[in-house]
Amino acid sequence: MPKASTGKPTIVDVAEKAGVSRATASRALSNYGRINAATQLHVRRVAEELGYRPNEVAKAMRRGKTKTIGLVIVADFTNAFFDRATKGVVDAARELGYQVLITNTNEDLAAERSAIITLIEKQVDGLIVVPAATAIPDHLTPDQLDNKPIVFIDRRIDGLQVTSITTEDFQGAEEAVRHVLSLGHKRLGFLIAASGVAGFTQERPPLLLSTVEDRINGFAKAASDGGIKPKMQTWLYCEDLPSASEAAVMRLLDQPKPPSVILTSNNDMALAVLKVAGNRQLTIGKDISLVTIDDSQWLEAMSPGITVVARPVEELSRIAVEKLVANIEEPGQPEEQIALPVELVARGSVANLILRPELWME
Amino acid sequence: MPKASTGKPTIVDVAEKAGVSRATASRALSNYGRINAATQLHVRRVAEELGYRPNEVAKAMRRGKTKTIGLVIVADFTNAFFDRATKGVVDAARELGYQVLITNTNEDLAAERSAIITLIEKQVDGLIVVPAATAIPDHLTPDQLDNKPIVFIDRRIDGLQVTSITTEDFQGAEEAVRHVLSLGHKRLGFLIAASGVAGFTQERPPLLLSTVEDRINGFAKAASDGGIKPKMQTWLYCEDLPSASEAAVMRLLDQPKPPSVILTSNNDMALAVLKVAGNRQLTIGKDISLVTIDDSQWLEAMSPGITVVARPVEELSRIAVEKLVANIEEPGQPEEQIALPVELVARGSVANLILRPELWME
DNA sequence: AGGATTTGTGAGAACGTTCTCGCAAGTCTC
DNA sequence: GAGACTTGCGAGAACGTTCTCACAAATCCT
Repeated sequence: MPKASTGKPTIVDVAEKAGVSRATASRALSNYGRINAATQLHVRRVAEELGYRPNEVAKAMRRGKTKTIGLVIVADFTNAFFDRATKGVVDAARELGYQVLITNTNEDLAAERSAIITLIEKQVDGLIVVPAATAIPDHLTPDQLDNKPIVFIDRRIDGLQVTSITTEDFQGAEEAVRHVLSLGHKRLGFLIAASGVAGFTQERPPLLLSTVEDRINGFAKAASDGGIKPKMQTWLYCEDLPSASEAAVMRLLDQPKPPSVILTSNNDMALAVLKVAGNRQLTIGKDISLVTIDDSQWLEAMSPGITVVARPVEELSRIAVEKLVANIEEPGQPEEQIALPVELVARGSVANLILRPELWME
Repeated sequence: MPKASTGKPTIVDVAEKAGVSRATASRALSNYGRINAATQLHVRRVAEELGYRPNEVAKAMRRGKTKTIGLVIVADFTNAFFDRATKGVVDAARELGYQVLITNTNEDLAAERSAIITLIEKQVDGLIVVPAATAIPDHLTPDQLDNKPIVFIDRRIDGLQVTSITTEDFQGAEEAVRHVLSLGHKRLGFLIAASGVAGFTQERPPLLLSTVEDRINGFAKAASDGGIKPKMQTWLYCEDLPSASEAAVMRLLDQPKPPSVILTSNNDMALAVLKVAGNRQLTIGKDISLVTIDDSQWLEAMSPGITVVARPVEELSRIAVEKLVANIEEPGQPEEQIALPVELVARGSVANLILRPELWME
C-alpha cells in the first residue's frame, strides 16, 4: 500500500512514482550532476503529471541562497522616485532570476533599521537601500548585514565603503541655474527640502542627504559663477510637508523683491509652488518661473510644461540590481560610486526675460 | 575544545553556550511552551551576546508559514494606483507582521501566470493580485494556488469566487457625468482605455476589465438618465499608449461638433487630453473641460485643478491585506466582494456653461 | 505522606531539498 | 582482456528550526 500522499506532492512523491531515488529525482528536476537523459525525461514527466512544484524555501534552506533581494525604500507619493525605482528594481531583478522583498521606511531611521533586520532574517541574498541616514549608521555594518552585499541608490553615505548608484545632482542643479540665468533671471529663489527642520528656515541645516547636499552645492556654484550676488538669492530650507512648503513659497513671494524664478530641490516643493501660484492666480512661466528636479508625465503634460532636471531612475535601478547580483554571485567585487548623467528638459515654465523684459520688474 | 563556530551563530550555538538543549533555547527565544523565566532570560542574554539572529527560512521550512504575502500588480507610471497600492499593501502587511514579495506584470497574462507560479513556489502565505484577465484564467484555480488564499484588488473577475476589494466605479462614473450635466454640458466625449484594441475605435471591445466596464456603464447610465441623446455622445475606446490616446483626443476635438467636456476612464487618458490641449493652446476648464478618475497631487496642484473621481486606494489596499491575513490565519473565511465608496472632487477643470454660456457654441 | 498534577527540560524526528560519497555497471585504451 | 576511466544512481547527512513525546523534579491536594 502506497504512502498516503497527503497535501502537495514533494520530490519524494515524484521519486517514488518514478521509481528512482530522491537524489536522482532532484538531479532530474534541477538539472545538475550526472543524469541519464531518459531517466530525466521520465522523472520530469512524472513530476508534471503529479503537478509537482518545487519548494523554494527548502531549496533556500539547503543552498543558503534565497534568490531574493531586499528593497528598502522610502515610499513617497509625489516623489516619482518610489514607483519608478520600485518598478525598475523589480523588473531588473526578475530578469536575473531574483525576486524582491519590499519594505518601506518613511524616511525614518528606526524603521530602516528594523526593515533591514527583518530582511536579513529572511535571508535575502543582498539589499538595495535608499538610506535615510546622513551620518554613518550602526545598522549597516557588515556584521549586522550578515556580510550580505548592499547597494545604495539615490543617496550616498560619505565615508561608508558601499557601492552607490546616484545621479549627477550637482551638475543637474548647476545646469538648472545656468538655464534660468541664460533666460535673463537675476533674482533666484531656492526651495530646499530638508528633513529635521520644522516649518522652514533660512539657515542651512547641518545634516542633509547627499542628494540634497549636491543639489544645493550645484545651485550655489552656478549662481556664483553666473555673478549672482548672495543678496539676489533667497534660500529656504523647508520641512517636507505641504503646509510647510506652501508657507515657504508664500514667504518667498512676499518678499519686497521676490525672485523671478524658484528652483526646487524636489517635486514636493514644486507642488507647493504650483499650488500657491494657482491660489494667487499667478501664471507659471510668466508671473513666476519654476524649475524642479525629477521628471514626471504630469510635469510634461501641464501647460506650460515644467522645466525639469530629468534623472534616469529606471536605469539607476537596473544598474543597482546588476551590481548587487554581480556581488551576490561573485563576492568581492570592488565598491563603486556611480553617478549617472542627468538631463535638463527645458519646457515653458521659465519665462524668457530677455525677449520679454516686461515680465521682470527690477 | 568547543566546536569551531564558523559563520553566523545558530540556535545550536546559543544552546551550547547557554548550557541548554536546542529545544529549550528555541522555547526561550520564540516564547512558546513551558520555560523557566530565569532560563529564558539567560538564553536571551546569551543570544544577544552572540549576536544571534533567527533564520526565518528555517522557521518557514519547519512551520510551513513564511509570513510573506505575494503582491502581483501592474506597474504603471502614470496610474497612481501602482505606488499608492504598493505602499498601502506594504505598510499594512508590516503592521500585521507580514512581508511583501512584489512582482510586476505589465498587464500581461503570461507574466501574471509566471509571477504567480514563482510566488507559490516561494511559499507565500497568500496573494494579492491585480488580475490582468477579464475571463476566468486557469492559473487562478485553488489547485494552482496550492490552496493559498487570494484577494483581488482594483478589479473583479466575475464568476470567480474570490474576495475582491474594488471601488464603486459605477457610481463614481455616474457622479462625474451628473456633475458635468449640472454645469450645463450637453455634448460629451468619453475616452476609455481598453486593452486589446490597436489605436482607437468607436466600437466597444468585447472584453474589458471590470473596473473599466463599471465606469463605462456608469457614464452611460447617467448620460442617458440626464437625457443626453446618443448622438450627443462620442465614445472612443483607446489603446493605453500615449500615441494612441493623443490621436484619440485629436479625433474627439476635430469633430464638426466637438464635445465640451471629455471624461476619461483613467489618468493615462487624462494626460493625453492635457497634452493635446496644451499643444493646441486650449485652456482646460474654458475651451475644453475634463474629468478623470483617480486623484493625484499633480491633478490638484495644476491650474486649474482637475476635477476627479477620487478613489481610496490606500484604504483599499489595507482592507485587502486585512482580509487576506484573516484568511491566512483562520482559513475558511467567506469570499466577499467589497466596493469602497468614491468621491467626486470638483475643481476648476469643468467650465460652468450655465454661468458662462459664451463658452459653449451650439 | 503518598498519589496526582504541574513544571521544566532534553532527545530526536520532521520540514523538503541538495550534495558528498561510494559503488556497480558500462566503456575505453593498448 | 585487464586495468583505468566514465556514467548513472542510491544512501544518508546536512541546512536551522520547531514540535511531539517522555521523563524527572517540584508542587499540590486531602
